[in-house]
Amino acid sequence: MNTPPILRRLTKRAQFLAVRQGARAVRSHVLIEARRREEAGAIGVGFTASKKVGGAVARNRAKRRLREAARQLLPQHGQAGVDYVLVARQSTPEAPWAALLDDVGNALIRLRADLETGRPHAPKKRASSAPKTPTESD
RNA sequence: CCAGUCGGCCGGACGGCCGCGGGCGCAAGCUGGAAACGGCGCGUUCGAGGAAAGUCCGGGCUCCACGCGGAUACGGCGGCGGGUAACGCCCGCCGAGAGCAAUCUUAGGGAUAGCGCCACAGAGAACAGACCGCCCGCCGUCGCCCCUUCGGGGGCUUUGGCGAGGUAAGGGUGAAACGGUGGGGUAAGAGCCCACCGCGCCGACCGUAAGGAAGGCGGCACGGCAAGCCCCGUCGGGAGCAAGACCGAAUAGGGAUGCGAUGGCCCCGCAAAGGGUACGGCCCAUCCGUGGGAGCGCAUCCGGGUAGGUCGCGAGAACCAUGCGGCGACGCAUGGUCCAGAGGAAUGGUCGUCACCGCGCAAGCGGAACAGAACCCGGCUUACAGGCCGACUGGUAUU
RNA sequence: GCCGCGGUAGCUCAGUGGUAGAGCGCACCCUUGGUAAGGGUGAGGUCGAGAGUUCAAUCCUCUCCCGUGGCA
Repeated sequence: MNTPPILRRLTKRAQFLAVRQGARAVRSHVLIEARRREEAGAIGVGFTASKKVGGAVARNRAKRRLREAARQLLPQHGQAGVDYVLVARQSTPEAPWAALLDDVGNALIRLRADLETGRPHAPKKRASSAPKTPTESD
C-alpha cells in the first residue's frame, strides 16, 4: 500500500457499463460503484452525472467536486486493480464540502470491505460473467 | 426632487496553499525504446458567455447532384432609400395607430385579374333588403263643422282593412347595413339641395423614392378577409463537421498467384463400351474410362471495410486605440494585440481581505442571478441577482 | 452536435376558422334474490403556454415549454 497508486481514468462507455455490474454503495450525496478488473494494476476511476442532476453547469460542477474528492481520498481508500465509478446525485453540486468528503470516504471503505469479504460470491452474482457461466442458485 | 422614456456598459476584485486542460521550452533526474522520440517531472504562458442557450434566419467550409442560362413546381420574403459577404438583421425616412410629451408599436405590395368565405342574430350580408314605423290612394268607421233641391256632398279628426303605392329619416340585429352633423326642402322622406367634415378623382409644387401637398373637380360611387387559394415583384439546387479526408487491428468474408490433395457429387472436352444411322469412323454421351475446370486445404499478396486513431480545428467578414467621412447603421486610414480549443469533456477545493445586498444597536450571520464553447462567423429570440453611465419628456420648487 | 415528429376528457385517439367529439373508464338509476353482462341518465376540458392576424382561433402565423425518434 505504500507504493504510489496510479490513477487511471475510465473513458469508454463499455468500461462504465462493466463497473455497473459490481458492488455499489449509496450515500446521500454520492453513489459509488466498484468492480475488480481482470488484470491488476492501477486504480480506475470514472465520473458521471445524469441530466437529473441539473443543467450542464450543475453537472460539470458535480463532476469537479467528485473528481477533487477522489483525488484526495482514493489513494488511501481505493484498491489497486479495482475500477470505481462515482455517480453524482441531485445534492452533489450544493452539498457542504465536508459532508461530501465524508460520504465518499465512507462509501470507499465500505466497498473495500464488500469486495474483500464478499468477493467469492457477492460480486459474481451481479458480475457480467454470469451470462457465460451457468447461472448460480440465488 | 418626483414620475417616466430611450440608448450604452458591467456581470465581483486581489492574494495564500493544494489541484486541472492546451501551447512552448528543458541542463540534470526516473522510466519505455536499437534509435528517432515519448511518459513522469520542471519552467513558462494561455484557459468559457452576454447570452456559450434555443437552433429561428443568413453566410463561410465540406460532400453530393447538375453543361451554362432559363422555365415549371415548391418554399421564404414584401412601404421607400441605405448599410452589409449575406439576411427574414440593422440604420434613416414615409404611411397607419397609441401617448399630454419624450417616445413606442406596426408581416405595411395587389380585393376594378379571378375563385372562395363572411356563422349566429337580423326585414335585409355583397349584382343587398322592407319587419315595425312614416306618408299617399281606395273602402269603411267614432266625433265635430259647413253646404243642401233633404237624396246627399265637402272639410277636419279618431280608428280599421286593402294596395305587384311612395320612403329609407327613425326603431331593432350585427364585427360590418350603399357617408356624418346642422339647415333647407317634402305628402312623408331621401345628397333631393346647401354649409362644414369625411370619401373618390385630378393635381401646381416639394422629395432619389415611399410619399407629402396648395388648389380644383365629383353629390358619393367602389364592404372585409390575401398569417384562404391566388396575382405581382424578389430570393432560394440538396445535405450537413455525426460534413468530409486519411491511417487501420482482431474475426469473418471477397479477389489474385503458387503449391498440395483429389474418393464421390457439379461443369466442359475426348470417345472405348453402348446406342442411332441417311452407312460417311457420320451422329449421341446416362454409368464406367480419360484430360481439364470448379470445389477443398495451405502459403503469400491485394482491395473494401468494422473497432479504434489522425486530420478537419482556428490569424479571423478578429479585437483594441486614435483620426477622418456619414444624421445613422457603417466605412476608410494608421498603429497595436494574438485571444479557449477538450473528447466521460479542462476553471475545482479551502482560507483571508475588500466591495455589493438582507437581518441586527453591535460583534456577527446569511446571500450573491441566468447559465458551460464543441467547425467558425453575422443576426434574431428566450433566461437573468445586482449595479454604472449618458440623453430626453412631463410635473414641482428656486432663480 | 445536427435533423425530424408529436402535445385535445382519467386513458387511447377523431376533428374542423363560428357547436369541442367518439370508444374505454367513472358516478347514479333500471334489470337480478345478489353480481357480471345489458339498457338509460349524467359529470368530467386554460384543446401544452404566450403574443399576433381575423368580427371570431383548438384550427392560420410567430415565440417559448414539454415529450419522442433518427444520424458516426
